[in-house]
Amino acid sequence: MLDERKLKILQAIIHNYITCAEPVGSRIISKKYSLGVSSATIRNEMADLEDLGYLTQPHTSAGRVPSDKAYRLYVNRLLKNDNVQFNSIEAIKDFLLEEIGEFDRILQNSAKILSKITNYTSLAIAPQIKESKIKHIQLVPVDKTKVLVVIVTENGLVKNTLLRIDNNLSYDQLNKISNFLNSRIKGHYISDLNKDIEESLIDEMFKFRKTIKNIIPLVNQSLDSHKTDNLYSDGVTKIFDFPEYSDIDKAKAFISFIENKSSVLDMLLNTGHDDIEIRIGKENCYDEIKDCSLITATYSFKGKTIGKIGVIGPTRMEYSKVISVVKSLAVVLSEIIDMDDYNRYLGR
Amino acid sequence: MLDERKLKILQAIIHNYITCAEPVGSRIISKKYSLGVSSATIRNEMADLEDLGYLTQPHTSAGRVPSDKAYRLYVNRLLKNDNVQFNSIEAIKDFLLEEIGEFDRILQNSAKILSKITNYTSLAIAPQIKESKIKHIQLVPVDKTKVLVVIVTENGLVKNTLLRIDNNLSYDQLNKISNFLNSRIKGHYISDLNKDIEESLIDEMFKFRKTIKNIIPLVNQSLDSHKTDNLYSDGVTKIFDFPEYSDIDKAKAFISFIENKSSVLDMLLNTGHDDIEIRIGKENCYDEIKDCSLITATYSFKGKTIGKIGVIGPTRMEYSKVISVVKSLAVVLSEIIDMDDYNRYLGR
DNA sequence: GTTAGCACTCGACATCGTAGAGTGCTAATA
DNA sequence: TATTAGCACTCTACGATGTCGAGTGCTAAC
Repeated sequence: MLDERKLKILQAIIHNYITCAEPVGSRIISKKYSLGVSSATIRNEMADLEDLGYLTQPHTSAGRVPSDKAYRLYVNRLLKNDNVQFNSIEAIKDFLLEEIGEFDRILQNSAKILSKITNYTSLAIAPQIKESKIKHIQLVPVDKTKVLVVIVTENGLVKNTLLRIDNNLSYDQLNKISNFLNSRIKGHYISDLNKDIEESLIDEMFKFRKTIKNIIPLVNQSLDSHKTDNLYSDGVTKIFDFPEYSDIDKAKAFISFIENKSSVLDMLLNTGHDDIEIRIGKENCYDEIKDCSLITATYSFKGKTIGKIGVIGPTRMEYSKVISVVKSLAVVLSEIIDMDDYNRYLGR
Repeated sequence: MLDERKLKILQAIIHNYITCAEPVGSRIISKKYSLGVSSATIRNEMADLEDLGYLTQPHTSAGRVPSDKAYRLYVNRLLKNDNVQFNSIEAIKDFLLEEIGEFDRILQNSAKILSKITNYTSLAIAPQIKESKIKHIQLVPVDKTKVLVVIVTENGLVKNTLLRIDNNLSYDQLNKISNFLNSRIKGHYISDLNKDIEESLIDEMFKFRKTIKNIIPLVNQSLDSHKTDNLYSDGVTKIFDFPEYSDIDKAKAFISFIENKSSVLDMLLNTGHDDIEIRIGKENCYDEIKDCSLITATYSFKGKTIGKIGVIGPTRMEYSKVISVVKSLAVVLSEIIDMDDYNRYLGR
């Protein structure tokens, strides 16, 4: 459908537009990219490319700008070659491992780095506790009516939620309950739990049955209502660096969108579970970012997808670089989360 | 130094400029505010006010704009009258109490509300753990080399930090250590702790002495390095609503400043410990916000200042409203944090 | 001391003309 | 037949010019 030459010209136009952010004319292409044809020929080809929907013209006497369709073609070709590999990734891995902290903090640092390297806004979703197997659960007394539930998962997440309980329980009593819960819950998902517990309640923990029965649903509920805590972003102000956002209203719309965590979360969760996923311009469901591209990659624990990182910026994006960085960083995150504790400690 | 009439005119100019954001001319004042004198007289007075440094002129044939000095005068008079009281504050208190959660979450909600009511960017600092008395400390096993330290303070803070420890301790052992630490630490500040512990180590907990000795400094260090976690802000994009920030570079500078948590934290901690503190324009030490005003109020636990909330916006700010809201909200936060648990539970 | 009146200043805005970039078409060329 | 040089045409960006109006400062009269 597109012959070799058209493809080359299109690629040149995209390349030029990505770097210069200005409509590209036939003269520029014939001068900067030695394609062996004159500007007139390129002009003709460009007219064809416009007819085919790959280029648009802001106005009659301006150069041409790649359309979403053009970027899509460009990206698909990039992905097919698949020689993406970000070089300094090992250094980043080491850097991430330096910080002692819960996985969420590592993720937060990842977002920071991602934005710093790419110069776009970065996003990251932390793993959902509910989709992780529990390693340890601990009740900590807070006051007469409140208990702090601390949950540690196998993949290194730490989360605490405050719950109201009716009866005033002592530290020792809470410890007993913690012990009991631990014996049942270790290695299971929170959601798997209810029936299992019911059965064993009668023997051992009868006097705490009311409390114990309440805890799991309350924890679930609390985790649900704080979902947006699982989203990190960094480098929102990078958007100001792009001429397409020198319009204050556009900048505002973008930043407001990113600030609205619940819609961003929605958006990210609605992308597929492929290794890498690219949404170009109108492929995004949200109007506010219909001239942005979103590049996401998933990271996983023991082969199971548990979270995502991504980059969002203008459709005129350095796809090649961003794809390689996002992909590599996701791999590194998977590696880190998969490391057994001892190796993680030694940073290898 | 300023006679009654000059004061009235100045007040009128400030009022008009705050609402309209446009340089104020003598005609407007004589028309909109019935001061009983003609525009010519006002003109003369305005020239005097300019000489005195209360007004500036963007250019010869424009109206006049209040200077920082004018706002300072205006605010001082406001504060003297001191009839500030925000009406719907009880409703807000109830709303805040609805959320079951750590104090940090209440604070986060406060920032949200503050920005919503005032239409400016809001800020809030959470209490420092180090300045709060410990109520409970709990070690939770994470993996072979890591322990999670959960700290609950008397004023309802919850914080956890992950530490590396050398030896692999069992759940029971950690519980023993937790018990021991609790017996020493309850009601004390973390920093008060080291010597006290040293002494009693020899008898009871000798075999864990190495671990225990390490924990407190590590906790301290970890708390220090995550100071910016104590800062919340909301409504950064509100800045776009003000014509003085229709210049994209100014908007960028502002948002970047707010995003840079450590300097914002510095700035807030550098304000005094008065009930309410107002920094107008160049009174702010940071260049980036030299045409912003910052209004902060402190909240306290049992009479001791433990945190701050505040609002930042253009110097042309609705001082009267903001002062009353910030002040009232700070009072409410103090009330909430001072409530004993039972009452907090009942929401009164 | 106050005010009406008027000349003056300066930015905002619209109009106009020009320069330059880029196009599409045509006719000549290989 | 595909390519290219040439040229007329289009449209924006930009600077120059002119006008309008808001606002001032000064002066003279009240």
